[in-house]
Amino acid sequence: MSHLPALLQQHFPHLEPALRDELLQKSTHRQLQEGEVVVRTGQFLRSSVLLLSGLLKVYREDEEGNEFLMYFLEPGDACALSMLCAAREEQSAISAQAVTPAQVLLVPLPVTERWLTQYPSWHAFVIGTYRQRFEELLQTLDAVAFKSLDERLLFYLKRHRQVQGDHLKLSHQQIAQELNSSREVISRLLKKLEQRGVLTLHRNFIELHGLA
Amino acid sequence: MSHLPALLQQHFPHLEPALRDELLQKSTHRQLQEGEVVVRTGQFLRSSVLLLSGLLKVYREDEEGNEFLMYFLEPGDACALSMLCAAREEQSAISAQAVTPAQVLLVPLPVTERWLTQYPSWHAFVIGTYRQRFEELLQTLDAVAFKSLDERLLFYLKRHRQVQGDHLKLSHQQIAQELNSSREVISRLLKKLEQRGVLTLHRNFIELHGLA
DNA sequence: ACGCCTCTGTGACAAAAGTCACTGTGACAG
DNA sequence: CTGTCACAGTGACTTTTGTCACAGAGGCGT
Repeated sequence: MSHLPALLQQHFPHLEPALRDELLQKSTHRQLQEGEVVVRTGQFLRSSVLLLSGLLKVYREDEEGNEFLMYFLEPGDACALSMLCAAREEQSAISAQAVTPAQVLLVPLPVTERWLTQYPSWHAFVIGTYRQRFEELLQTLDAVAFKSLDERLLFYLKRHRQVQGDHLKLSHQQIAQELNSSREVISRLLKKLEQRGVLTLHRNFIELHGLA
Repeated sequence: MSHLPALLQQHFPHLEPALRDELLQKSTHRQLQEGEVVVRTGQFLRSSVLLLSGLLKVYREDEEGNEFLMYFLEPGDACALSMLCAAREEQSAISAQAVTPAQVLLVPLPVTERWLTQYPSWHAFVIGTYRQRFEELLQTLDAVAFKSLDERLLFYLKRHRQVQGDHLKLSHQQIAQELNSSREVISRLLKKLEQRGVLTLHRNFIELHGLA
């Protein structure tokens, strides 16, 4: 993986060089296939997860297998939960799955702990990560609490567009799952949106047009 | 306020003595009346909030005045959001209101920033606070996303009991607001719970009995 | 070509939640 | 005592969402 240093520099420019060097030494690199699950609900975490390339989705699952999307992680992001849980070696409350092939660095918990005091840039990074995730979670919560399903669907599509562009490779079934609804309902709502000219439906993908 | 040091020692025993001393010097003390709003949506925060006595509720409001309860803060807690927002002097996304008369300490942002590197116990406290709030928020999210209103009502009552005991001074209207529902619906559900023997309804308060 | 499977569309119905309209009732001020 | 007001209860109805049943359409292996 000769290009790791380049990826690091590209996506984590705010980390001081010495830290980046140590990051390479102390962490393990892992290649994820599309659809692979990195963090699973109930799992014990012993590492922080840094994303180098690709796209991860972070979601919540309950006992009965219902799930819903919390947010996406892009290169340069880290999983806030993995840091928080890691901080006490507790069970994860969430799951993370690779949406595209992805590369992650796994940094053992004790190392990240030490970095907090040793590298100011690491400390700032961690705080920034918490903040960002907290806010995204609040947005999700807002949507679920205040909005009707059709608004939530729009919100969902916009989020996807932000990270994937106007050509979304999604089945109605997947969408229903991530919004914790049912396929038929999503089908109907999508149909309405198509009639309004917001998008075009195809088999297994959706083309977005005039989405505000 | 001669008993401030005692309150601090009682509720923040994990902070090292030197830090507690500095806390007393650098922060301002504020007495809150029941119902008073400490942090308002959209407000700029320049201090972290530490709770010494009383009870605060933290909730989210949207544009149309809908709201819902996120979690409670008890003595010894701090508002995670106030720390995160403060860290960048940004606008608050939430509101906090005193449920009972309460006392808080307001610590100016730059001071808390310095403490992070200066006092290990402060750093641990901040991390712990984030973690705890994140988890409570996740629970709230779970409830809203996966549960039906009657289950959420139970969850809501349990939360209240945790901090207020079995005698809840609440009108149906208030409950409806905090669950972002309507009074009539809450009335009906409460009635059902009363029939099941879980609680007894009175004017302006509710008495809990066999709540699991 | 054929069967098989997944994805999609749709009508009919059921359940949950919200809304409207109205009644009753306790508390309290004057 | 009485008028007023916030709180509480309830029936009837609407809207939203979920469920069931089924049909067509595309892709894919054999």
